[in-house]
Amino acid sequence: MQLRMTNQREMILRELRKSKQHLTADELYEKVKKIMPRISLATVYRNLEILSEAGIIGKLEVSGRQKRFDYEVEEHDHIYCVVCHRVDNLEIDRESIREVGWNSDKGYAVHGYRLEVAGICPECQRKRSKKEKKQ
Amino acid sequence: MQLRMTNQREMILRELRKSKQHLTADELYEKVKKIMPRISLATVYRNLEILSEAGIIGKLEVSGRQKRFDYEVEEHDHIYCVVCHRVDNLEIDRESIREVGWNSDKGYAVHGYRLEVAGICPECQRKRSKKEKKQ
DNA sequence: TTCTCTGCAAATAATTTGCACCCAT
DNA sequence: ATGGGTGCAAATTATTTGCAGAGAA
Repeated sequence: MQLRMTNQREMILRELRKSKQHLTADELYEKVKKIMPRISLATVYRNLEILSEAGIIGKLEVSGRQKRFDYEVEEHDHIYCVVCHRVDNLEIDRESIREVGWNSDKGYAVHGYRLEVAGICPECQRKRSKKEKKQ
Repeated sequence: MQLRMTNQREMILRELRKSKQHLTADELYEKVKKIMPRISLATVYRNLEILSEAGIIGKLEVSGRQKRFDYEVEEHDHIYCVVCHRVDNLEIDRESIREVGWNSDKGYAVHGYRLEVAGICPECQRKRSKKEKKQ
């Protein structure tokens, strides 16, 4: 099965890269729809799946929430906001994490690992302190 | 709002603890249904949510998949099987991970972090090599 | 008695799939 | 022309919610 570069696929890829963010399928759908109004959400889902399968984009499955897709393919870790669910990249030395290591891998054949940091993003902190003043 | 210990709640808690596994709501539903055939799945969901809210059990949101609930409350990390989605505990020194640290937290107020290791569990490795022999 | 909890069914949210037509190669 | 891709609607999966009656405290 070889990939074809359709207009839809090209546009989805372009918008994701242009955004430099970690977008969900429907966020991306809203963006692309402005340019191709007749595109369907299913097409966005299908393409994101195919593109990440092909290693052209990354797929993020953070904290049991909606999937997000990543313009950046290289393996890296993330920090996310528990309030607004925004996701940012984490610059962390993955090597040193591996060195710290885990012993009891329970006989698993380890494929990879990832560190996920949770917190409140600057914007939500600001909103929150504003609300507290009001009280 | 104070909690009441109903039969349903007690049974859900007992079965989760008895299993010593990381079960999903419907896995637990199947177990409890054998004892209380009229229990509803919604009750299981509601109770798992309430119990984890109360800190009596743990909630796991691993890799964008179905939520799993944890008999063990203390904070710890997990390893999961990419084939069968089974989850096991990881004995790892969380302190040393934190020490390795991350620099660029992008202004987030950090709440916590977790390490998630992916791999293939012993059982699925066995099944897989059996399949390969057949070919 | 009071107020939380339950069962049931319906609603929601995110994602996937079947199908007939379309279009990139 | 061929087989992957698209739009649309319907199906699925996981989870949540409204409501009237049940049962812990």
